[in-house]
Amino acid sequence: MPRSRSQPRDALSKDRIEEVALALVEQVGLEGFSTRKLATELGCEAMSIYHYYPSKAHLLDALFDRLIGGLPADQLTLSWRERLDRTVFAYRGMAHRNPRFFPYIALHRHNTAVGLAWLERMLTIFRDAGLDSEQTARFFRVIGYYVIGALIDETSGYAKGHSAADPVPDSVAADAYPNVAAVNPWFKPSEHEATFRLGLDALVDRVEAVAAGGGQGEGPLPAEGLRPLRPASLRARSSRSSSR
Amino acid sequence: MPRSRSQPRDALSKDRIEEVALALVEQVGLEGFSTRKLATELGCEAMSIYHYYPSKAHLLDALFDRLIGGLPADQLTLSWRERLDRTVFAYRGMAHRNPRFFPYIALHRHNTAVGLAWLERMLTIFRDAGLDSEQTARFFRVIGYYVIGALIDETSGYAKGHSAADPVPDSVAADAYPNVAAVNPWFKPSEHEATFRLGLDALVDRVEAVAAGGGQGEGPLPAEGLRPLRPASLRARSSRSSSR
DNA sequence: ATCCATAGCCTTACAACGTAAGGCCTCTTC
DNA sequence: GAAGAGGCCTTACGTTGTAAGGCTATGGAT
Repeated sequence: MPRSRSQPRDALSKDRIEEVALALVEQVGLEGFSTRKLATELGCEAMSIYHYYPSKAHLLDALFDRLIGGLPADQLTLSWRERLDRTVFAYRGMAHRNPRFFPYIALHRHNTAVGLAWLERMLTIFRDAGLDSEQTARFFRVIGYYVIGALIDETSGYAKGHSAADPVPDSVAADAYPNVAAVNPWFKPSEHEATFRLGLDALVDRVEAVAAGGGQGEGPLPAEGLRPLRPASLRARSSRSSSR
Repeated sequence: MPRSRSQPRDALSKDRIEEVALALVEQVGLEGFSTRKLATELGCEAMSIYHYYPSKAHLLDALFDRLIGGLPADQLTLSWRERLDRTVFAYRGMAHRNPRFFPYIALHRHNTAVGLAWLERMLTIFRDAGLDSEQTARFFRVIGYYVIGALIDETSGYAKGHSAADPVPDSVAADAYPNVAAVNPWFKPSEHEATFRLGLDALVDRVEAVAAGGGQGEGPLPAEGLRPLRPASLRARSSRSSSR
């Protein structure tokens, strides 16, 4: 019997550590996740984990790679719009399956090999839609922004629910803020997907309009030559600032 | 001389604590921000801060309230589109002035009185655009998602720059991921505002189209009756999932 | 003038954190 | 059998949020 010191657990491995780590994050949240708790869960000591990862940050990056790398492959035979749709919803599914880990994905720059491969794949879809480099860059960013922002909200129900300070009681809220009260039914999780699609469609429609001829999706839009990408409002305005 | 114990600093107050705290967060980041460092900066001991706030979380919420509460008032005489534009850009300016604190704003539910007042104000703009409750709810969410996602990215340059794990060297990245390399010039901070506007305009144009008659901003769009809000794609599809 | 409550700030202490330094087995390879 | 490496652990340090309680100066009540 080579190992009978503590629990009769399996031997350590990157695979097992990462699987258990992801599960633990979902139990205790990102804040509550520590190497010591992970060690307890694994049936080993905290420092044993450092044999496999040089630091906690490296472990978290490995979790990122594992989740992103686990997404299904691009279906190159489909239309770009269908490919984009599937890729976005696969990403969304991953976020929903790991709601408490998702903020880590959303907040950190991931210039790992896996992260770059994922980025490359997304960009290819926009290229295949007929966008040039600038359009690809901007619309990838725009849609990425939207998806990240949406998923942060959709997954935050599982995470830290409320501010630690005194939340305003619901009864007071309803009276003092009528629009908030009126709008509340559409903020429920059951409405998340419909709302998500609404915004995504608006953005992807714009991509389609731009790809179809540089138009903006406004007006009649049947091919009217190559208008510049940026709407007038973009050229006219400069950054606004204000407040404290 | 009532106070000459340590530094000849001013007396403590919520106002001073919060001002110094915001500055410190920008120096050391959210992770590095601790009550002890704040105390040193204030010229007092860590526990003195707890006389003004019951916990660190309460202090952070106060910082949120201070920043949101400091945004300029809505200009009710302007068009809804101009009001929305100014509000969004005022928010963006605040985020850029507090880049390292912004993730806290983006990630937490803020049901404080200030947070709800802000929400109420945003919703009013959508109502004034002519949207009903459902449309207001959904488009507020959609635009909020986009703005939060965009600002997380725009401000993250100042925050934790890279993954702790081995980042792929730029030279390798350029060869292995051609689209990433081609697109890189448009990812620079100098392009942030143009990209931000591109997506925002796409979404607000959709709001305008919907407000003008339930259309989708596609096609000719002159008032063609009240079509249902949701595009066909929304009704036909169910949540997709996949991967590991 | 005295008393006492309160406000304001500090001291001490504890449990939990990431992780550096190094030790102790057990297995592989010669 | 020797040597080395792989795999896991022990101990320890500095940092964190904050509970518990002490000290002092102020201000109102008596």
